[in-house]
Amino acid sequence: MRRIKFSRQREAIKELLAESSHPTADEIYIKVREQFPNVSLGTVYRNLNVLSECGEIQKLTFPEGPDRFDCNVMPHYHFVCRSCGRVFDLHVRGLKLDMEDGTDGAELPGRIEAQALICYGTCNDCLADESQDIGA
Amino acid sequence: MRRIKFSRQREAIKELLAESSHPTADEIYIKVREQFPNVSLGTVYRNLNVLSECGEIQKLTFPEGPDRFDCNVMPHYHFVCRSCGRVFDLHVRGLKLDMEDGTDGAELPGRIEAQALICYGTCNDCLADESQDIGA
DNA sequence: CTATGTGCAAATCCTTTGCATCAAC
DNA sequence: GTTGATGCAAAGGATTTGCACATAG
Repeated sequence: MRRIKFSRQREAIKELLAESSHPTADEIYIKVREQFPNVSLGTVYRNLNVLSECGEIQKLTFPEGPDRFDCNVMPHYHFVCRSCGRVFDLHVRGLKLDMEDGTDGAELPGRIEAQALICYGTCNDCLADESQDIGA
Repeated sequence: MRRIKFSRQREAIKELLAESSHPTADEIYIKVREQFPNVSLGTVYRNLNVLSECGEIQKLTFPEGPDRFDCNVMPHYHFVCRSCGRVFDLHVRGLKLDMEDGTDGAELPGRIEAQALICYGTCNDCLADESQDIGA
């Protein structure tokens, strides 16, 4: 196991993560620079990787655009608005897989240890905008 | 709507896709080159994008490694083995989201139009190898 | 003092794109 | 002949890495 020392930069990154919602590495970089003008993007990436390897944060991968990071490490799922691109948390207690054969997992290719679910759609704000446009 | 002409390369890509399982663009490129030694990787990517935009194939994004492509366009989900890296189809009829508040969607951030689920774990082959190693 | 962290820049990986030419229609 | 497709090479975005120096323990 690797030993980890304290670093001011890493602390700043953790704090920023706690107060922002699913930021990208670059968004974090821009914010950390306010406190550490000479911080490098490499340092941000390295720390995000360290933190996600320790399980302190979660790395989220989306089909479009760069990875995002989440200080919520509880298993939870995400909703991406195709219209505005924002990412929301889904407050889902659990997922039930309804297996095709009804045998409840006998047909699984292996032992499932983790799950990532992304739902795509239109967020409530964009839905409201749409209906306004139609009304106008 | 964009007009699409026939192309031998695209046909070859479709055939290869039909007979392989979740290949990456590069894996397809290597195989297409057997038929078209001068084909370029750019052509492979362009065709994969055309096909996925037409809905003839599906593009799959994973947190590790390059995108993969799937000729199965029915909504279905995937299992990734963390040990060997292989990707399997999950034969799931449907997903039930068990909402935290029990209000069945009232708390959703928007209208869900599509879902991508990736399960991570250890595939049956790797599980078998593990228990063999322990036994030895 | 030793090991880890940092800043910087270069490198890497995956994917897209500009452009001249070629093929489909 | 017009438009879309190709091959090639260069560009692009995101992320990682090598290295010399700084800092925590």
